[in-house]
This record gives sequence, C-alpha cells and structure tokens, in this order.
Amino acid sequence: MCDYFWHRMENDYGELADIVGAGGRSGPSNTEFEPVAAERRLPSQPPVFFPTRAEIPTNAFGDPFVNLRDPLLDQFTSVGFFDGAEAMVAPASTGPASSSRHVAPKVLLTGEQEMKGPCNVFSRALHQMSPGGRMSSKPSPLPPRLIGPPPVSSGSIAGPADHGGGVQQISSPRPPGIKRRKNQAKKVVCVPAPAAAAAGNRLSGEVVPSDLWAWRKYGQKPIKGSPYPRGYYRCSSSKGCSARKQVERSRTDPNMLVITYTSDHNHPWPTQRNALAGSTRSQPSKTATRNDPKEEASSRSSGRRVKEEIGEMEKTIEQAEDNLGLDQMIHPSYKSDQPDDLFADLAELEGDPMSLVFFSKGGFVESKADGEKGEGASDAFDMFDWEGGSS
DNA sequence: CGGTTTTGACCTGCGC
DNA sequence: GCGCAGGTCAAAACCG
Repeated sequence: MCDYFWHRMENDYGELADIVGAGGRSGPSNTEFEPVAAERRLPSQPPVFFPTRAEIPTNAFGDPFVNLRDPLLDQFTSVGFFDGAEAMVAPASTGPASSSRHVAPKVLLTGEQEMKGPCNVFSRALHQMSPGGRMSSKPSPLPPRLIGPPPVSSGSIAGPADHGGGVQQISSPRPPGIKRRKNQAKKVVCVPAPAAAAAGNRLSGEVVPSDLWAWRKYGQKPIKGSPYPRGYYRCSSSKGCSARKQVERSRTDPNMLVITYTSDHNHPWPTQRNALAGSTRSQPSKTATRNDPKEEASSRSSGRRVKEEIGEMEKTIEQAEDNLGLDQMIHPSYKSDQPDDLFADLAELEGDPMSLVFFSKGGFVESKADGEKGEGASDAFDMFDWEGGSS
C-alpha cells in the first residue's frame, strides 16, 4: 500500500489536468482527498535533495527505472521514474497519525527477482541495474548510461534492439480482455493522482506529475471498461521525436494515474523547460467541456490556492536547481512509520544522494478503507508493499 | 507568433 | 471480411 509520490511542480499544470479532472467528475467521490493541506505538504523548507544526474542509472530510454507490476494490466513491466520530478508532496494523511502506516514499496524485478528492504536499499539496487533494465548480478558502481544529456545517436537512443529485444519486457502473460496493439516497448509508471484532482476538481488538477520532457497532448479517448479517458501525449521537445506517453487513471484505484511511455526520445534532454504559450492554461478553453458553473467556480478557487502554495515551493526548488546546475531534481528516499516524522526523516536521508522518494499511502488508504473506499481500490498499492506480503 | 489543448474524424490492429 | 476499440490526425481556439 505504498506509492512513490513524485510530483513535479512546474508551470505546465494542465498536462494531466483533464485526465485527472475527468476522472474526478465521473469517478467515485473521495471526499477525503481534499486539496492539498499546505501545512502538511508544504513545509517552509521543502525536504528536497539533489543528486546529480550522473548518479542515477537509466535504461535505454535514458530514464531511471526498475521493473514493477503494471497496475493496469497486472503484469510486470519496466517502470520508469519521474527522474525529472522536482517537488515532492507528502500525501495528506486523512486519518489519525497513529493509524497511519508508511511502508516502502516492494520492488519487483524482471526475472521474478524481488527486492525487499528500505528505500535506500532500493536506491542502491538502482545503482546495480543495467541500462538494459535487468538486474545485474554484480553490483556496478554506475551504469554506462547516465542521466544528463544523453548521447544522441544518429537514430534513436534506444535503438532497434531495445524494442525488439524486450528491454521493457513483460514477464507475465497479459490477462484476457486486454489486448495490445503492438509488441512495443513500454514502461509504465504509476503515480498517485494529485489529491485535489482526486477530489473531483477539474481545475485543481493542475497539480500534476510531470517529467523532464516536454509533452504535447494530441488526443484523448474514452477507454472501454474504464470510466476514465486516456490522454495521448507526444514529445514536443524535438520535431521527429517518436516518444509518446499515455495517461489514464488506474481502474483499480482512481486515485492513481497510470502513465505509459512508448518509444524513445531521439534527442537530448531539453535544456529548458517548455513553459511556452498554451502550456499553462489556467482555465479550460472555450472548446473544453464545461462543468457545472458552481463546481467550476469552486474548483477554480481551490485550484488557485493549491497553485499559490506550489508557487512558493517552486521558487525554493528552482533556486536549488540553479545552485546545483540541474535542470531537474531527483527526490530523496523516505520511509517512516510516523507520517508526522516525514520531513524529519527526509532530513536524515540527506546524506544518501541516491535515495528516492517513496511516500507510503498506507495510512490514508487504510483510513479510506474504513470509510467509503473499498479494499479493492488499493490493489495497486498492495503490489508495491514491502512488508504487507500482499503482492 | 508560436506554442498549447480540444475534439471529431479517420486510421489501424485485433478478435470473431 | 467485419466490427470494435484504441491510436492518431488536424482544424479551431486558446494563451503568453
């Protein structure tokens, strides 16, 4: 019942807003997922640490990753991380702290390997991952491919072998009823939907996870069997880049976003974020689907609040980025049994630059289970549970 | 002006 | 071959 919670707080708030918002409107209501509680989520000193990109191993896509179970398809697959994630936001604990439980994720590796232990162990495991995505039997100091401007090959970075060779392999058969169009390299990332958006606020869905690359939305489709639409994005950093991603809410847990990356980038990391016109829509366009005016007004209000809070955090983060010469930041690791110790624990982890953030959602998932949220809704989290043994 | 999102239409893979 | 569903295109509108 754990999730990693890397939220990049930048200006492209609208990227996933529609996926999130659409789900919030049509999905089950989760009233406990109120807009971000600023005092809990946004400490005066954001607990962020800044490993250099050279310290993060990457796969053939140039992204850090491990293999996790695809929560949508119930399969193991290579999972990329939001290496471009910047700000992190602690999940709002809706239940009493004493009943909360923070658990580090279980990392499921290709080849039935599993790795248990604290997040720091996980981060070390990342060190040992080969760029091809398989767990190396021998620890290696650093993978050949490093984060940072990746080498640009004449063709794609990954190369043909990466697609055909099953780098992003799936180790279990696809369940019936879910078909896949092509045997295409994919990596799936499961992240919590922003809390405010999960509450059904379309406009407050601006608080969205993002990554280093610049994406342009080119389509959205309703998916059969799912109440949530799927958004289609392609890389807009470079013309001719075939990298794409799909974003949709998890069917098993509407509070989770499932982001599927396909193809690879054929260009270096963008040195500058796309904060261009049109990318920061604060309100839906005239052609956008309109909500109930009341709902919309309320959403706008809460969305504004969240955005203001994010703005403060963003300043600190960007300042840190400048100091370190980074385009983006990587999150630290976190594991705690007491959610209130969150930021204190983060401070203790500062010495480990390879640590990655894993915010457990266990506490409030449990509290939700006591309420209107069914147990089944946390399936996606169970898969990542270190200690629950529920996977 | 150059970027974005939205959205209906069209294309295409897959199962029957 | 047909139909369905997912994926993509492209025009229109929006945004800074």
